[in-house]
Amino acid sequence: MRWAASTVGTCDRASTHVAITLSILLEQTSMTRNVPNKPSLDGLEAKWDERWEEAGTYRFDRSKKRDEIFAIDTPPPTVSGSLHMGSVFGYVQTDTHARYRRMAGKEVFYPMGWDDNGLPTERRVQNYYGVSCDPGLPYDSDFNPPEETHDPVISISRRNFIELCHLLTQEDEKIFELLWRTLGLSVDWKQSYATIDAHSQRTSQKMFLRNLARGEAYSQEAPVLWDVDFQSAVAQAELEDREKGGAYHKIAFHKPDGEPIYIETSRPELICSCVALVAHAEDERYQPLFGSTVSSPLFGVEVPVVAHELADPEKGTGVAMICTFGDTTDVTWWRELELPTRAVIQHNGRFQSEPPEWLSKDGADVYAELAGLFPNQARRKMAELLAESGDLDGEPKQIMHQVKFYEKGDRPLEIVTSRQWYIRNGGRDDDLRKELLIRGENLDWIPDFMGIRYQHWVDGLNGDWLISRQRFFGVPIPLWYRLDETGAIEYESPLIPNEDDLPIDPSSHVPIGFKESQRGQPGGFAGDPDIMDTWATSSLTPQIAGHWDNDPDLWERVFPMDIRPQGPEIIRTWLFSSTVRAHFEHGVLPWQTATINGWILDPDRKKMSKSKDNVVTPLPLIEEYGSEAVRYWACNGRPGVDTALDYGVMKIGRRLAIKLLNGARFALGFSDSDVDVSAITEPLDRSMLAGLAETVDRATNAFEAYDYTRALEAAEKSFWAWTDDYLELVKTRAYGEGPTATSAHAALQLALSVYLRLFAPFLPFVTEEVWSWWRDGSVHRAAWPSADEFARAASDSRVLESVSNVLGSVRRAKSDAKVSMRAEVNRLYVTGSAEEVELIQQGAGDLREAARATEILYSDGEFSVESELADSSS
RNA sequence: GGGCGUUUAGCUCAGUUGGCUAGAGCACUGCCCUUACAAGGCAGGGGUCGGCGGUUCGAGUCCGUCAACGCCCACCA
Repeated sequence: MRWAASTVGTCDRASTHVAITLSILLEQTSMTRNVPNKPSLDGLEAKWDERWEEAGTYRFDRSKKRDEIFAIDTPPPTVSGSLHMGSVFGYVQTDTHARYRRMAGKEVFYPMGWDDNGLPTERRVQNYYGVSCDPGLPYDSDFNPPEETHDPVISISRRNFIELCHLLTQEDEKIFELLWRTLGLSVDWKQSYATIDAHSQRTSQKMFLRNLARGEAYSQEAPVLWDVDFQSAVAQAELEDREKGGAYHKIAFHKPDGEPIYIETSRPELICSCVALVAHAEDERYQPLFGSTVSSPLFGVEVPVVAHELADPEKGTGVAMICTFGDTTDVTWWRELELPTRAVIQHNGRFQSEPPEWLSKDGADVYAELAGLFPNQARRKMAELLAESGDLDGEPKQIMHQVKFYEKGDRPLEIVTSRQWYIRNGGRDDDLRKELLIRGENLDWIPDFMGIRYQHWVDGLNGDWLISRQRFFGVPIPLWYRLDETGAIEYESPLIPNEDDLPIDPSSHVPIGFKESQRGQPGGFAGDPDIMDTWATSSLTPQIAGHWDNDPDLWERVFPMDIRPQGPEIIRTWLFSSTVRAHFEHGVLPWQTATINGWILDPDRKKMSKSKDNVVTPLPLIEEYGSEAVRYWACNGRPGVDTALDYGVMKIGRRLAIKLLNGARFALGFSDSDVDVSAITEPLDRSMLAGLAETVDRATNAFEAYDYTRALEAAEKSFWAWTDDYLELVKTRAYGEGPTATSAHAALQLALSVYLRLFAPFLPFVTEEVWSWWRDGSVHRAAWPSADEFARAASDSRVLESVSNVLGSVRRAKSDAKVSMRAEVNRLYVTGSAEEVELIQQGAGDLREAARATEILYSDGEFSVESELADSSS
């Protein structure tokens, strides 16, 4: 930045005063100052949010080229989720990067999306209105949502249900947008999207079809983890282990000679699904039994005893029951040992009502006791029956064990067999797994240890990505299937829509070459009833926001993006799935850098979660402390570090913002016009600027390394020293006249301009407010300060440091003597090396005034300061 | 069972290649209504840097080990 003086006349009609102003920055003209007497933070959020929107301050200029653009792949918040401080934390941190890059000369592409499709919305709609979706019902065009939560629940059609989902998410989006605006996120609101909108659906379906065409997507009938409440398959990435009470039941199977062989199981209700017993091949206890059969208790089904390395001789009795399916190990055994399938649990989680065909007449009678029950009910029933028959050895042993849950579910997952769509992710393909691991290595992780989580996740994948969900509110799988002459679905060659026709809903659109009347008819077609998992769409946020499918010009300017900011818990889902999609379609990483924020902990350092009832909602906090304070707190959480909610930190942020107002009022209070930098001649002033230049370098380097906290720290530390020491030292001189006063005025103004810009990424409202007192345009479009800007006005930062040091000693002496800081000092004795004395003497005039010392006497020696107070006898 | 992170003052946290008597803010105590700021200023007290062991002239910092807390993962019979 070059220094230049320009002369601009502005006419103030009231006073006919013509101010000749000199601008510090070439691009920014100055105007008559409008410094309020009692500056306040109140109302700044609403005031500036409105003006920024009017002025288009954060509007993205798409005429810029890729290397002039900084593109952010903003996380679309789940609008149906609750608002909590975690929502604030990461977004504010990202906003500091956006604001820094914008000031540093980049055009920032900072869109906002809303993640509204999927289960969270459905569940919220069900609870909010008291409705449930029954796809069998016809659409009711006159249906109006109940005013209050309806009890009992009303069943409504799928289309009515989806309409309610749209209605409620739009309301939720407004609440989120209000929060983001109040917090001062510098997003371009013209670049927003929702994951359920037509554009997102088109992008999602188009990418799916591309994956299908290349063989990266496929469907398969297989056992899947199943949530019985939502009645949908769930993916590996959505699992959560929860500690749950259970009981080991020691149960006798019977060898051909009638002798018992004991197994231990926590799921005795699945004995009717047993297909084999399994033990380790080297377990001598069971070796004689391999190849023979044993019969199950109560049901008398003959099952083979087989060997497999996963059977652990140390666990239970060393021999386990294999059922189809009790857990994921059963699935492994079933697949690898090619065992039959004997499933009894239905998609609704209940035992099927008809006795299964592999049971004898007697077995069917036993089964009748279980028919229609849920597993936990059947478990108790089986325990009773086994106890009666004498096949239960002793009392069940109560245990706590980890059970797999859907992360949003309430009951343990079951395993059912069904046809689902998958996208390859390396879980069954080592070459692809390696390629994706390399993508992860090539991504810049902030902080870098987060990359290990990605690596572990990819290493631990045990299957492809299950993307189909048996739900309603989401992006439909864009396929139909032919029906053969008997009406059976031919899954192998789906009917595919044209890309140009997307988005489509196969339940209402008709495949090419068919008529609606052929729907569901033999020889006709059937639409795929499923929707895609929400991640299958949100894995495409770069493509959606960058308009990959319909705006190649924009796409070229923003992709691959610069940063993906997100939380650590969705590395396995959002980050990984985005990497997979970009890898397949574009052959690149979707972004250069991933910035991972930490967790929010409540003040007791417990993770905040809805179930713990310790969620703090942001808006009341913003009302109490102000946006700047809440932002300041968020910016004090270092990258990737778990951070406790701390109201003390917020108060400090608020104090900093108020200090900026007051410091600015002082700095701008001496003249109505800007003073040229060449007027800065006094050593103390030049020294202050030298120190400020160092601060600018520190903050800039920190931001370049994505360390907003360090940038804030540097600015803050420097600013408090500026107000506490420099302002006190320069005060008397600044109130005077002549060149030494003018030097102070110019230095104060320049420093203020720099501080406002250093703080702008963190405290956008108050910095903009102060900027508006004396500058045109927005501070958020002003140039990030560079030390070059004032290099010629700066000298040796040690002058101010040394003088401040002496002033500190004088203050200590006055404090010890319990006198006012304004108390006179007759003589101030400063001892120091020749060099120290020389530095102090450069600021001696200001020091004498600030210390109220009549004279300062210097001597050579170890540094010390003695103050001879005027009124003090001691 | 495996991995990652954290552990420094009563609280929240700095302490970047090992280097002067370990820092900040809050809280606490004392003083000061000083013409930017009393929703303020100035000053002060306060720490065996989680434990143990090691490397080194020197360790909050490096190595080993243990512990607590948080998170992630694991085939949970």
